[in-house]
Amino acid sequence: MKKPTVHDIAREAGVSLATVDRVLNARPGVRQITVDKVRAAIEALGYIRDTSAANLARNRAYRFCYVLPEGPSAFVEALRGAIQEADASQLADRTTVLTRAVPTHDPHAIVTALRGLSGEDLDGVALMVPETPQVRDAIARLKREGLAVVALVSDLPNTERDYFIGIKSISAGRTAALLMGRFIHGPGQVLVVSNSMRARDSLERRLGFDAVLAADFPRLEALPSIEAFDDVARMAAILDAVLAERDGLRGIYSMESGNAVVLEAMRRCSGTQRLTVIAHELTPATRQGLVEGTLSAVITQNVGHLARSSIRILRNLCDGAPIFEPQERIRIEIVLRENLP
Amino acid sequence: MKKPTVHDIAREAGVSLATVDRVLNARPGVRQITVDKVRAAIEALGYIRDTSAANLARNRAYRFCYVLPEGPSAFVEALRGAIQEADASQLADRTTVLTRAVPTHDPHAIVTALRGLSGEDLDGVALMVPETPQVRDAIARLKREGLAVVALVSDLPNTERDYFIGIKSISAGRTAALLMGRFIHGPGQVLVVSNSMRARDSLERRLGFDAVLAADFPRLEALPSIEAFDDVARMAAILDAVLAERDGLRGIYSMESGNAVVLEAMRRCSGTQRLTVIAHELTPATRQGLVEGTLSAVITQNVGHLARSSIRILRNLCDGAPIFEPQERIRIEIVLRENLP
DNA sequence: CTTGCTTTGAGGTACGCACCTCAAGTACGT
DNA sequence: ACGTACTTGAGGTGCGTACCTCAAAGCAAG
Repeated sequence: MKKPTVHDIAREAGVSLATVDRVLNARPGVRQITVDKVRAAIEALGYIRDTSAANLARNRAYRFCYVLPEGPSAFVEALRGAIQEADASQLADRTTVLTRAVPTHDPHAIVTALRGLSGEDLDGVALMVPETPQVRDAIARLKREGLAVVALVSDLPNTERDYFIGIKSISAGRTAALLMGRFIHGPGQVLVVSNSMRARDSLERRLGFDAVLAADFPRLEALPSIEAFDDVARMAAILDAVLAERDGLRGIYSMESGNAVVLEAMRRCSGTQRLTVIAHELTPATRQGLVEGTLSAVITQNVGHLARSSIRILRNLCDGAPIFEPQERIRIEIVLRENLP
Repeated sequence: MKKPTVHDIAREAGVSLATVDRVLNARPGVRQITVDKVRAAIEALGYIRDTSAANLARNRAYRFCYVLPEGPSAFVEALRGAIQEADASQLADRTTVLTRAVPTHDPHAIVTALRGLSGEDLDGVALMVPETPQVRDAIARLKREGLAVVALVSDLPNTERDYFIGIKSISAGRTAALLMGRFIHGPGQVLVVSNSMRARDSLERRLGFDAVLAADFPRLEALPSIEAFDDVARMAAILDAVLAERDGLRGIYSMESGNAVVLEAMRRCSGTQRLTVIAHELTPATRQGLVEGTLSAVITQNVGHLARSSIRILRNLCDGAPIFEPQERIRIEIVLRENLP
């Protein structure tokens, strides 16, 4: 009734422990007939490899590197904190993670950073970087060196990455539009504040947002994006102007990096309390916005979940173990004042 | 630079391995001075016990029992499935879980079931049962026998349970009201469909719902609860009547067990598409409701998270290990058509 | 038959820890 | 100072697996 061990397999298959071991770890020097015998015994007994014992024996240590955007972003900072927290928790037994910060706007610097990673001293890499041809090549090289590579937050669909951990940007945008449409009563315009930091994600969100708004809420008109390009002062000026001359403005959809600026502009300008504002990513700023009522809703993904998921997935990829999907699916969370975590 | 082991502690403290072991496992027969020396060494070296190796050596097997309500409930069924799924995953190494179904309406039967659990063949228990004096006593006995006891989904605040895994019902109700108020344009009435299955939870949700509706949306009036008492036919009849003579009815707040009945009644009755309906718990029925537009939103908790969290927490409680809170906090999820998982 | 190759067995050590025994040590009260 | 506790050390075994060595066996071709 108890769990079968390698010894049981050996006995059942009529071979020695060494042979079972060779089969289990795909080492050479075993005839196909013998391999099949062992496989059959494993099947028959329902043997499951004891991962913790295996890791103990192997004195395995997973070494992962996270490549994250540098510069001031509340979201990235929260993510970095979550990764460190997960690293410190028991979840990350036999695991060491280091993080590298790269300037997102500088493809050359990113590639230089990726070049610094090697299979020599790493088992896996998690990347939150924009996709460029150079990044594609760098990932191909990492894969050739046998590293596990996952895309984090922002997908790298045309690369050899093993996995993507994050939410679908289009769905996030669609969700925002649905909320916006249902929150706003009557016709009017919606301002979309974008950011250039993760261009493809912004684009996809906008796509999803526009699609739902057009299909389900034709009474609302989505205005052209205000692009921040991380220039805070310029963005504040534009926002002030738009808010001041607002006639039919009813809502603002703020995509991440401009959140704080939007909130400040609203506090500066009177009569904005009737605006429906939806922002991305739960940070101290957006949290406060929800509490004080400036923000109607926040669409977010759980950074803790991202961090833990990525560690588990990287580990399983290294072991060639299957990934337990339902646990790893990152959800598009809607946060209102009343369900703030 | 590598992780310190018991040997390092022994050397650092100037004692033998046996003594370190005695201290680590709180075995008797060590002078306080020596205990302090060992503790200091542990502190100094930053020793962290290798849980998997410890469990391996101890040949530890956790045996947990889940006590869940019997009878047809899509939510409970999903939860039971999630528990079995979690049990089968690698997450539940060295863990066996069994589930018991008890009739929720029969306190006597519940207590009989609880009496059948003993520290002899179990290490922990997860309970999703209503709180009664008899249940309190039964939990006290389980605690005396050294079992870990957690409340699942529905809290047992006045008992000796070690932990509660679930969401705050009041906040869930408040969230529902906030959504309802923002979704409905103009004045009107909101119907609340309750269920008697988990009385305290229903009450608390209602409390939260009414509080937010009164404070933030005085234009909306919450009608007295329709109580189902699990009598489907009777409930359908009442609903049909209310929907037919609706004058100012603008929304329905459905608390779980009546979800399917509410959805069917709406399909029967024409002109209900303008109603804002918010339900609890994501099930096949509510999922379909969202897709087809009958439902505006679903407030739910992730059953997979509940299942995995409870296993981790029970395990840590058995080991006396700290619980990694951010991972275990169950979130109040808002699900719309566009962010269906 | 020999030679050279591949396949298999037997056995050991190690990983980090739990838990046991036995002997020797120390502290305490009388 | 003595007996009677209580403390401590040394060492062993086992958990389930990885990985290594060495020898033996099997096999095929020459």
